[in-house]
Amino acid sequence: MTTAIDCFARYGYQGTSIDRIASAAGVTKGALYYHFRDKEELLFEAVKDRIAEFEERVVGSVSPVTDPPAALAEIARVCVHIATKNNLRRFILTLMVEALDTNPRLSQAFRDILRRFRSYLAGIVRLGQEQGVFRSDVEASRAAQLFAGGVIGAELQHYQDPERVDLGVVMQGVVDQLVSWLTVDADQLPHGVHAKRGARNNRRESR
Amino acid sequence: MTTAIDCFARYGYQGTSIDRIASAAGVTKGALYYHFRDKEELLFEAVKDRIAEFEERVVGSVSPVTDPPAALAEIARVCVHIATKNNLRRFILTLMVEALDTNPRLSQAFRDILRRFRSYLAGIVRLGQEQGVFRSDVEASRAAQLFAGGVIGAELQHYQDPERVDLGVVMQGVVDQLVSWLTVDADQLPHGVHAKRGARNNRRESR
DNA sequence: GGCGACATACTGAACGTTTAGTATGTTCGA
DNA sequence: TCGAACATACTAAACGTTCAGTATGTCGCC
Repeated sequence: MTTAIDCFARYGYQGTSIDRIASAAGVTKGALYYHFRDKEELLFEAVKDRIAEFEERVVGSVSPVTDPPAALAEIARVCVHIATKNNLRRFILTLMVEALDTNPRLSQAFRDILRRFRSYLAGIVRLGQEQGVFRSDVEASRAAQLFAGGVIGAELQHYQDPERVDLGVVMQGVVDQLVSWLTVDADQLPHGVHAKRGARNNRRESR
Repeated sequence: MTTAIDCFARYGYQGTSIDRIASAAGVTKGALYYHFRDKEELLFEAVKDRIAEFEERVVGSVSPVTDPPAALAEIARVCVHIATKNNLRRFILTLMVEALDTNPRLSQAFRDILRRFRSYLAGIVRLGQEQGVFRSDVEASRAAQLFAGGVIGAELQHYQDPERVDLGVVMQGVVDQLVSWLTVDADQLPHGVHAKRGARNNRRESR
């Protein structure tokens, strides 16, 4: 199964034949069919395995959360680690994109995992807001979407262009940027942001 | 060719058979081979077309740049538009991810386009720094990576979960966050960011 | 105008290869 | 001996590509 995970991560589901997995694992197709009903069952088992690992790694790494900025930084570090030291993130991203219009059931599984991830992140943001560390005029779910998106975008750019995109540095930037944004009060935005400032003030007053 | 673009955007290259394109276009496979040498030539023509369109749309939309924050906001708006009104962004993202380990030549094409995009973004950030609108202690290329990553992450989350992820709102957040980060001076970060503040001060002094 | 020669844009069938899956055979340990 | 865990040989369908043939358009010559 480890071999299947590696092949799916690199070539995707459609691009990975049973023969490829079998020969990479040094067994025959028949042996694979002994263990798995069909190709799709192999895929789903692999996905289940990787999703469980991801959630254990991410959620497990910062529980309980007491310091929200440090927690976000730690999650970013874990993501950098799993993106560079093994293929867990690559697996998830590759198959998530592939599944969008080709496999509704798989797409739903990935939707769920990302929803849980964002929900977990939103919890951290909310804790920061309760502690007064983060400002309260931002919806926690929006901040979570930004963070999750930043993580995904950083990883994809790194996979695509490892020479130019240092994942650790970009991911640190993702955290810095979000934490900075969540800790800046609208009153303290520097002068020179003309239209921006006006828009922000309007938002405050409507609350 | 329009049909091929649509199929590639949704199902990827491997997941799109010549038969599928042919029947979707209402012609035979032979007719496709009359026009294109092979499946891969069709792919490359499609990619060339979409890349040209993307660059025209994005770069063309905010030239010349005089107001960097507004330019970034406009680029985000253009990305939202093309991501929701046609399949251009979907095409690029789907094939970019698929090409990572399956097609080195195509992967290079996508690396190039993303490098150009980031380079363009970095130019806007640098202009903002020269104008004194953006702070100068951030490398423009890093800011560009963050913005590009934010855009990609927002789009992917939206494609995956359109119910929960409003692309316009998240993309606006991407811009707000980056502009806010680029316009906050380290001295003006609010109190209460203990470890963070220390780290930032050290960085200033080493300069 | 008509016709032959040629070009263009297809068609349906055929080709060779690859795919996921299946049927049957083999080996080894309990 | 039996059954788990394979291996081998095979199948039907799908894949990308090619082929011979067809329909239509264009051009130049008589």
